[in-house]
Amino acid sequence: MRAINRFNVLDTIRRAGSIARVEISERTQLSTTTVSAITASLLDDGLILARTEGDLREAAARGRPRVMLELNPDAARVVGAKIAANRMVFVVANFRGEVLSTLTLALRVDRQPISVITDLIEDGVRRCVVDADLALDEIDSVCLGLPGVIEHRTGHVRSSPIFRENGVDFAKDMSERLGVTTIVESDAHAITLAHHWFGEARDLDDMVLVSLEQTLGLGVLHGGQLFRGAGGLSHNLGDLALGIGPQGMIRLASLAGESAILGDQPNGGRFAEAIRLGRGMAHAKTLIAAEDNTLISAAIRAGEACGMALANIVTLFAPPRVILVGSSLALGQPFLDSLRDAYSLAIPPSIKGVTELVFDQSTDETWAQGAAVVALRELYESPWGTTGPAPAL
Amino acid sequence: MRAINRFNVLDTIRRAGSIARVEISERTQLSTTTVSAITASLLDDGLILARTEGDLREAAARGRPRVMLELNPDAARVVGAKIAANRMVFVVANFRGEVLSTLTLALRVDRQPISVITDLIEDGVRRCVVDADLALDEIDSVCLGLPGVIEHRTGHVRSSPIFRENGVDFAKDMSERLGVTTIVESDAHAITLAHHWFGEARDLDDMVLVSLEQTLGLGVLHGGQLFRGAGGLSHNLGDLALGIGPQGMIRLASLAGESAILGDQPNGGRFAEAIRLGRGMAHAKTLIAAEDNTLISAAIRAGEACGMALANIVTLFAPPRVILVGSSLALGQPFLDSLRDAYSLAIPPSIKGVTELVFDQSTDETWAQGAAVVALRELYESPWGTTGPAPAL
DNA sequence: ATATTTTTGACGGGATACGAATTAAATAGC
DNA sequence: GCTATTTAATTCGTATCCCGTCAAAAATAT
Repeated sequence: MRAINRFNVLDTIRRAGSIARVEISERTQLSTTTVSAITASLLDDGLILARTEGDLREAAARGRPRVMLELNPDAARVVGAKIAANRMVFVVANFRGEVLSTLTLALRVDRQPISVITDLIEDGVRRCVVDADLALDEIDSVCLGLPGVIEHRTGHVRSSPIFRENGVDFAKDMSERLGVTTIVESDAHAITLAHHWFGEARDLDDMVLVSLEQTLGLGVLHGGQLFRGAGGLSHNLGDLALGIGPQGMIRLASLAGESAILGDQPNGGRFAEAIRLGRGMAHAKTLIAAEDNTLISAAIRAGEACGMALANIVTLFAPPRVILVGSSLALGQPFLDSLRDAYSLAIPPSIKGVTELVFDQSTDETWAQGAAVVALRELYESPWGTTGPAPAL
Repeated sequence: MRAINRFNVLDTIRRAGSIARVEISERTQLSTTTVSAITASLLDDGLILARTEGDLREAAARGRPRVMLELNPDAARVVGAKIAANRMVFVVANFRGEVLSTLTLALRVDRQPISVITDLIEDGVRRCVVDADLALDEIDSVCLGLPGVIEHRTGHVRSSPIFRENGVDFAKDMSERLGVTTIVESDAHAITLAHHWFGEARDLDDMVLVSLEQTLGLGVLHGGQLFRGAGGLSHNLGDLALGIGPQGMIRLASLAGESAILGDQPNGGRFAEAIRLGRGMAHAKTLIAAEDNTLISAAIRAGEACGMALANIVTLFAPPRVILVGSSLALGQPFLDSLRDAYSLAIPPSIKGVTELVFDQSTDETWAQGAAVVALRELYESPWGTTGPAPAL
């Protein structure tokens, strides 16, 4: 009970950035008395800070000035990471989710043995923490966002393009290696929360995000919570079946996945090199601008498939907004136009106008920040210090 | 707080059917004291009854015998209805959800003006209530389950094969006509709750149900609650886009909807007559048994489309169980086999084994009972009498 | 008839939330 | 410069709710 209200108050403060107690009371529907008690306890635990200046009401403010409350940035620190097949991005974030340091490692990790990958991740985490002038034992938790089908609750990776193996108990492995609580989450879920906290969905508690990267991911926010399948599974849109072709099931990934669009490039070529470095899509865009017909038609095919899948997702979830993110957006007009066209063709008339499409080209850092948000959200909900008064010393 | 616990206790009693206070305490994790207080208040409000006999422990039960508690069937009465294009089924149910009377009206209502339809529904409700030896003012609420895209929260029918018009404010219309609170819900959601309360999902709080009728509906149960799209929208699977054909978008309904399977039958023929009376699928089954090739291939096509759509839904929701219901199941082997084959082909390997398929041929009465459950659930959650001690008289 | 076992009910303690009143800190007006 | 006014935050008292402990009730076993 108190825990719920505590979380609500804390989250209200986070959303507002800086807010007075009165306004918290208005927004949470809690009495000012209760808000006072809870904020006192939060101040006591060092999770929030009071600032006397900064009362932003109309300049002519009579009465006792408000004391603005805000998250104490130093209350906790987390590491978030986006692990992709050809790059890893790490961030250290403070309690507010602000990025303290960033580290990008541009290297291919897929098809490596798992021990190599965990080595690289451990290294990246440690280096990023050092870059932030911190030690690892000052980090409260780590969250790794990776593509594929992730069981967040158990920390199992059921399948991921990163690993050769299936069913890796990844959270446990990394927790032991780092000596820090490590959470595993789908990269799509991470970027979904990043948008909820900082991006295009700050104003919404219900929305859907589709990520178009090497794999195609989905994040569904429902009542401010990530909608996880029963068992905490993440979704993998790339596995969606589109129809039966000559070589069996045609899945979305085989039309709209990164590798499907970019195609098999001759080894050693400039394009292949760009792909290896994670700049494949940007390179593809310049090729498309130069009217590379193979690429253009691949982009159009991918856009059509995505647009239709998107319409189906909207049919199922009917969110007020869908955010599209991911490297494939960099393909530019041919892809986006065909996606939009296919979407408006495929969207059923009965829910036309319900959903707004937003395209967002976030940087990899934002994804990693999203992973940090996943870690922070768990911290927010966990019991801090004592609920009641501090024990006498 | 108390409201939550009250609801939990009431729901525990409902699930158990008949249960002693001690066991409620075990299941809800509430202390026996609290359970006693809550059950006393529930008894006071007449929502539950105590029964001295019926202690079902081991025969040699020493000690004070348990007093079994159960829902008071007469605490409330609701009407549930399934409104389909060619039939209406009404039930009156008591507080336990047990059916007191049933009424089936076999008549085509689609394409009728809305006032005719509302007239017929009003008539059906009234007759069914009379059949249960009740008067309309003894009914606490009414829930109408209909196909299409329904906004439960507002009571708007965005689109339905029943109505010519879109955007009908149906709940308000019917509430005014009947003088009883009337709720509108998707028929698929209704049958989903029916299975949760009485059917194949009694043991589960997470599951997905797919209804294959004139339209194709979806019900997602998540944490014991219906998952409604943002805005309380229901889902319409028939609108799912499968691909682009010569005449525009091919939707699931055009392959697997009832009319798509049964085809255009010559007017006045026996088959057309059977369809009109809501026996189309049963008739089709006998024709299939007689090796009617047109129908068999239609059934196979429909099964394939459904199987693939089903796999996609499982990919998105990953429920432990999927229940398939609806008239199309009556088509028999050709349909079911092709559905199962397409499903296992389309289900991604990474989540194979997560989901169990269950086929269930419920009667129309069950659907109407599900609508009654929707109404009852809202009653359960509404405040009954006083929370605290009864005011002195 | 008595002891035993099991369930139910009653009383006090601790925690929480809210309303009313109080204190605090600033501005507006004279 | 002093007082009145206004708004914010806190304190205090009250009601609610939950739990733990203990006693009463209701059956069976001896």
